[in-house]
Amino acid sequence: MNVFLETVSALNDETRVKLLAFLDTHGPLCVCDLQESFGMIQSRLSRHLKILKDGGFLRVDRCGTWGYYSIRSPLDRFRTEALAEIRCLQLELPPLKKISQNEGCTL
Amino acid sequence: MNVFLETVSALNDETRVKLLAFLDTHGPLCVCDLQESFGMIQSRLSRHLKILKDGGFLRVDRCGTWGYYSIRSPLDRFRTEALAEIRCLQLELPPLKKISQNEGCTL
DNA sequence: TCATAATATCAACATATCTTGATATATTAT
DNA sequence: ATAATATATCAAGATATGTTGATATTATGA
Repeated sequence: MNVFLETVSALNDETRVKLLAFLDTHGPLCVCDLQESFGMIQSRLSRHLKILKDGGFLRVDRCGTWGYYSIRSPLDRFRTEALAEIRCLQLELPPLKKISQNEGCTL
Repeated sequence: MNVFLETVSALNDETRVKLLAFLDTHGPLCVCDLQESFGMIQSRLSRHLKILKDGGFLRVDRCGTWGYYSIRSPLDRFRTEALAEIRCLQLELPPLKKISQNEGCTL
């Protein structure tokens, strides 16, 4: 699949749009944190995060068994504009509930 | 469905991306022209054009039984950026083959 | 080494989207 | 009015995508 369609299809899901908005606000978070906040099972979140990463929106910083996902920077023009649109959406995001207790890593 | 997701899902199909690129270049065309150029059946093109119209990318100017589709102007920032991305794609577009012989309408 | 925790991946099912052929609607010409 | 043309819409099947529970992988600590 070409890059543009991969980018677009990464955006084409409500859960992924909400994940982008959430990570945009609450910075690097691991899957278990998102699991706690979104109340979704781990495999579901892991899959969506992979699609957002492959789509060029997210980066992952590994820290032992944890993987911290955050908005990739810099984004290109199209992805930046998409993120700007997402910021404007009235998304009903869950409250942040961090459970990861990682002293070793500073992200 | 919210506007952003409707916009994104309108872009999330190879045929529609090619239609946008084609109409961007070859200006107002009716379904039968596109049918001739793309070699696709009428109902398929009609459906995709409707999705692009509902997604805010296209306008239609009716002229008797003909409907002339063209890029809507002005587009907002996100749609403009999407179209810019599409212009950069190496799409294998068919050659233009106009069959509509409409003297009455000037578009 | 073994157990535990975090994450990734897989298979099966559910859901959504696309394609096609048939049909409906609308306009024009005879 | 009837026929022909352009387009839109629908139903059915094919394809793609999302969800879930189970399992695999990897890193850490006892």
